[in-house]
Amino acid sequence: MLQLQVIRQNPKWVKERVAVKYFNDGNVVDEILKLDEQRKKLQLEFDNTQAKINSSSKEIGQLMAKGEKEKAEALKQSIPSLKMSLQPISDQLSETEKQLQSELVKLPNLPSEKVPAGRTPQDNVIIREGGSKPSLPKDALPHWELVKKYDLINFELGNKITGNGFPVYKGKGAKLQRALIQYFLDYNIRAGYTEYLPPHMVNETTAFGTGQLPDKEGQMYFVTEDKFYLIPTAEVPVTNIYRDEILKETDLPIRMTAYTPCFRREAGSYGKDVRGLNRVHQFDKVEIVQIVHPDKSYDVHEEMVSHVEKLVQSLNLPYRILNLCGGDMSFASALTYDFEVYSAAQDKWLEVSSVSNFETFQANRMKIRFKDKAGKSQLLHSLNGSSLALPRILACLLENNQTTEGIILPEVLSPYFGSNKID
RNA sequence: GGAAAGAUGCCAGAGUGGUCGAAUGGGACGGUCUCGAAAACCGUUGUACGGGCAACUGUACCGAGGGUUCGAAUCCCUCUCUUUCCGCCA
Repeated sequence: MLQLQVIRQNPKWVKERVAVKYFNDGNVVDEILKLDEQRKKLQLEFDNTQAKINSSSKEIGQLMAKGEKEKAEALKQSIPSLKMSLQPISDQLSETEKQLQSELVKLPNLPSEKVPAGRTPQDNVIIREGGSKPSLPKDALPHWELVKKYDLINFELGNKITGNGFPVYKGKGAKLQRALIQYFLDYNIRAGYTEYLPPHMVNETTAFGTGQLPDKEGQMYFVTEDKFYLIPTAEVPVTNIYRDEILKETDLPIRMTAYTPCFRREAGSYGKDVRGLNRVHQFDKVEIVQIVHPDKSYDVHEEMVSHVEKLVQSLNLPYRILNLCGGDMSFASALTYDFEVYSAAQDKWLEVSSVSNFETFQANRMKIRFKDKAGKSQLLHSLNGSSLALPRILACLLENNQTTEGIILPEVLSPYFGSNKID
């Protein structure tokens, strides 16, 4: 949610910036300004009338205390007419506030100046590439064949137990999953992140805080009986840890990491891109979240990108980093860099991490603030990134490292997996 | 699932109709003292939205929403959540 103040100060600029995200409903901005004016006017009226009632009430109290009953009674007579005039103002005021709020949540975050123009994934800009693509033998298999060959994942069993998109990991497949999670967490902790293990279901307020609600209900699983949402990412519960907090500048930066399963309905996405591990409804991910001083967030974004990059490098996977164009960014983000790794047997780039700066967009919803040197409270900036999402990493590890002797895993995993080979 | 109690400021906790935005204690911050620290003492310690060049000032907020009243943290109704006990259970 954008700050009203920002919209007020420069509505023209706001319209220009949201247009970069192909949000072209300029009426929303005008509507917000109109409702804001209306609200201020109504509030002034309300405050003034209420002030009169309050001071009269106080006076009545004092008169009663002195025993001047008649004067008090006379004063009472003046109240009903004031209350009568107050009622419609108060109704209009709350109605206007409601409308204003519902318009405000429609506006996406403003993309930063670093965001490239463009509408589709083809317009994303490659920041840099690393690693080298392996040359695989002619009979190289895609990961969905490899997991069968080595009995690592059973997709059909998942269908039986739950449904499509809920893979069952087995034996070395399960252990590798566990090894990756542990390796990623340790790597993040070593860099100064504090580990959390948050709930996997959240309430409505929490889902609103990070921007999943309103409008994105359809993408989350919902437990109707208790009104809980299954988390689509650890970002949701973890960022909300600091909801409604006013931090001290010395508390900053806040750095958190968490492993959680992620649940996504992925309604409407079918076809060839969903094969195997490319797109599933439940997957594991290790997330990093930072809450930082507004002056620092872009440096921190760079730092997080480089943190993730080194992690990907340590797995010897060919990767590239994309600066997402306006049309491909998420609603809440101001700047997003995606990491893709190259899946050799599929000859395809797969997204494995997304590192975003939300500036004050989430903080404004969650009221995450700090006291600045002047003693004023200011919104903080929030950022998050995957470090890393597992399924596609696994797909690439299997495909890119297949040999006639089995799958040779990167050395860094040996301490966690207990071996460097799957055969 | 059954029963009971409760929800007040950063925390603990008082307050059951009138200068209550809220006692008191703790914490935090600033100061005095000290070579420095501790202790002691003094002081400061809300959030949001308005009005005003400013000093300052208005309104709302004691879990949420409604109601009674000239006036509500305090009374009434509804909801949500928390704690404890019982039941069930990894």
